[in-house]
Amino acid sequence: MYTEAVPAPEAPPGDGVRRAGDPEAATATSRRDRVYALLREEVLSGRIAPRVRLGEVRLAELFGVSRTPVREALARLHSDGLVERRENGFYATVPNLAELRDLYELRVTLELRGISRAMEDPSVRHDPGVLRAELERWEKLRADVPGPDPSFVLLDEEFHAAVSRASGNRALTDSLVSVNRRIRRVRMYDFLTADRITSTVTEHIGITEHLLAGELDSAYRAMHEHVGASMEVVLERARRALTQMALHSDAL
Amino acid sequence: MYTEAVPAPEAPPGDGVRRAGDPEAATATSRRDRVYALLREEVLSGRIAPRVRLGEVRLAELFGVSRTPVREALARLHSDGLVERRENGFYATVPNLAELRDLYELRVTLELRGISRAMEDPSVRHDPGVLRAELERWEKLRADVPGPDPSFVLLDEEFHAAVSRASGNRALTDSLVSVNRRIRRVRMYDFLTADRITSTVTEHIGITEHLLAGELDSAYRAMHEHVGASMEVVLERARRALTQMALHSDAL
DNA sequence: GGCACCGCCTCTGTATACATCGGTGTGTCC
DNA sequence: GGACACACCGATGTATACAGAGGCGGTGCC
Repeated sequence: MYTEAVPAPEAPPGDGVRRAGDPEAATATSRRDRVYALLREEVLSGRIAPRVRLGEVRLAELFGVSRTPVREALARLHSDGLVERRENGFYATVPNLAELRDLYELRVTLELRGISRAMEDPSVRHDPGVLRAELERWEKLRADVPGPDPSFVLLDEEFHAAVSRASGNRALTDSLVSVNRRIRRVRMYDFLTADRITSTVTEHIGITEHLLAGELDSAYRAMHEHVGASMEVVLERARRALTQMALHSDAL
Repeated sequence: MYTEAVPAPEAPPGDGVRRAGDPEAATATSRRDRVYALLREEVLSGRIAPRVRLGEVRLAELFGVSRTPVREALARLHSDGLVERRENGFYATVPNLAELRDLYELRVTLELRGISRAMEDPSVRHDPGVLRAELERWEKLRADVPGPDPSFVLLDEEFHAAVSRASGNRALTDSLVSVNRRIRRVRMYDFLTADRITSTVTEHIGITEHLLAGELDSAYRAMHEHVGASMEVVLERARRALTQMALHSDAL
């Protein structure tokens, strides 16, 4: 599925963008929204290398629409911080190591706040319905642990979004979701090994159980460790990837 | 035409949107960016009531451009969370009381993290240059305290952005700036009284001095109280405003 | 007199035409 | 042989033309 997603420095000779016909391509919505969704997936999944220029005409032909919806999609992605303007056009944004650290720290801040707000304000209660649904999902996964797969990051994002949502602050959750999207590309590397998958599943269950039991302190610590461990792995891999790139970079 | 578009509670009888020719209207950039900036100001300042429909053609005529730049500006504002899609078009987003509380909590979280990150990681040091510049600004203001003025909120936002920036996490700062923008419209009400202006000036100076002195604990507490006090005032005023509106709302 | 249906009119969604700007390549002149 | 200038090409920025949808009002029928 994501076979070439992990870039050698850049994309294969092809057009670098997946054709239409994929799952989320359901044309129920306007072309603007469809192009936005598709293009966002392309960028987030890493299928578009940051050195690939996102030319309007090319994308328009690729998606089979005119430039108008493409332009609006790019404008929105720009506001989302997922593409950036450089010299003459738009390019996929890929955080460097320092930015990655910053984003991860922001992520931790938001994740932990989702728990600590219930510690400070006793009237705040994590939504047990949401939590129980998550618990069920992850216990199923524990019974049948999936193999290493970068797309596991999507399940992971959903878990963290759900926990945040259960805490009841919509703005907090939206912000977290946005941040997690921006680091998805790199966070995918966190799930290339079986043991990382396994510990993720275990830790998710632990956090959820603590929250359901009202053991906020434990939940907080567990979440802290959980995200911290992830950060360690991801940053280390990113560091190595950058080194590799530096070594192999042909002239740039 | 849109005669009844501007609702009773606010805005002068005019068209509801300021004409071009204002400060930031300098046409150095593209029309897309100009329209985006102008429209954003209109929305953030509260000059556009949430019940005013942001029709493309009307805005295009108003700004003297075609619909194309307007559409892109709206798309960006939508991603920024500053306008929202309702029924048939875009409308200015105005947080309700619950959302406001959520946003304020997010703000507090981000503000405090800007300080606590230096407490946890001794290698993090608040940029003294930035802080000293702020200190100077605010000491000048203390020597000559301005009168009550909603636009004081802009100075306030700049201060908090600067403190966050001094802490060195760009993602954190960007997020904070975005959140503060979204609550600007309501936060303006925080600066309608002389004593709120005065205490704001005093507290800003206090926070900055603590940070410069490396008294992170005190700075943290001061910031906590400072933003907490602001929240109290703003939420209370918002509550009253909503009540007023409910009372005066003609049928709706 | 009221309700239902039909048609207009204006809105957004999309495509395309036009303008402008920057880059690149080539040709010529020094 | 090198450097500069001009022209072409393709890109984005902008405007406008066209299509479909939805609301509103008018009119006719019950």
